Amino acid sequence: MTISTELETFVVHFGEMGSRWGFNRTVGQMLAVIVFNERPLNADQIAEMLGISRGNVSMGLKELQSWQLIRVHKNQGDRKDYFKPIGSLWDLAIQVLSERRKREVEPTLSLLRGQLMTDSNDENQFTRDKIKEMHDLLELFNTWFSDIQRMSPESLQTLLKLGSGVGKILDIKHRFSSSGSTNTD
Amino acid sequence: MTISTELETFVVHFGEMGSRWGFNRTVGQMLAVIVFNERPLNADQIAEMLGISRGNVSMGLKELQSWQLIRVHKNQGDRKDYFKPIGSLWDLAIQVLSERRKREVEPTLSLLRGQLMTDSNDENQFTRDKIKEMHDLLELFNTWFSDIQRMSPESLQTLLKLGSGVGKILDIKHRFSSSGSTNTD
DNA sequence: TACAATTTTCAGAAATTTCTGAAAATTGGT
DNA sequence: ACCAATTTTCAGAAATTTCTGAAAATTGTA
Repeated sequence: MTISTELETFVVHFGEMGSRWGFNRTVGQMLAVIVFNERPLNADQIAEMLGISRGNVSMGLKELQSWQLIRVHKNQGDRKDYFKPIGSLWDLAIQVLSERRKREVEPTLSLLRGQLMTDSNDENQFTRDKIKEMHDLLELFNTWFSDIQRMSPESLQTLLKLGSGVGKILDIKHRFSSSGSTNTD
Repeated sequence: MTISTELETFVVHFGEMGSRWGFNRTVGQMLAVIVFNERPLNADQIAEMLGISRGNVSMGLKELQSWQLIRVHKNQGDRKDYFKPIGSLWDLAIQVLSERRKREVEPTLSLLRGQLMTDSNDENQFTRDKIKEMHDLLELFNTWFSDIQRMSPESLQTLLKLGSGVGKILDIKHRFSSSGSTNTD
């Protein structure tokens, strides 16, 4: 099992990207070979394709599974585990975003909440205000995302294509219902 | 110039966050102290507050400036450079996203474009299709973001608060103009 | 131009992250 | 229960990233 030369450049690049998304280079490359191969791959194949140790592959697969990006696929009469993506590229993208929200935004939010709870006068008003501002911003993003995530891929895609066009639509909406059907706190 | 104990936990945490956004722990902490201080800070103050070397601060400030997150502020009769955020937390958030798009999404897109240009038969159809799919997905996100970025903070905030509510609005809109103003390829 | 204040640079040191590979654990079949 | 196939673990090694601090460069003033 070898990688085509052209795919190789891409896999390497994908690895760099992966490191921006919260996992390391090699794990990113592992995800790439799994996604860009029609058939599920086993650990030995991945190790060979990327030229890395078996142990490293095992750890990487664990990580990708904890991110819920890949799943095991069993082949009849073969004890080996084969791995394939949990879904389409779209599904994977949503999954990465969602997992990052859980792992990064949530902890920050709880910290900020805690910070705001203490009524100490240790820090000055400016800092407290900023912390509140930061909290509100993250909270806004957070609920927006978990909200948006529940939409069907089709609606979401329409929305993306519309871009800033939604602005105009919102105007139309205003003309019809100025009663607060959407909570503007 | 010292950090209040409560702020300290937060600055440390902010540092961790920073490392997820594309710069390292220390640079993240530097951004935090600059943002959460009412008055602009100079390099020595930052070095002292975070207990790091002067050289390190100099490099970090350079990086934050290259991200366009902070700017120099000159005090009358003082040769030192003081630093302050370019704008509100909202501005900073947009700026980080925008910079990451430029630094990460753009290069990936050009790579994918190049990949699709070559009409070699080196790789199989499945892989080519996936590359196309990935390209389209990134392109969609890319244009959406640069589009959305041009909206006023107020409209954007309204949009975020609306969440998946836009879905309903889109339905209303459909009832009025079913002519294809949004290309659904 | 000369000088002191300030900032930047960068080679080597330190810290952190990632990887290997052999041993241990697990799994499925008989 | 036993065995062979397969996967996981993890201590130490290797690779990478970050940091220091002293020297070099730059800047503003007189």
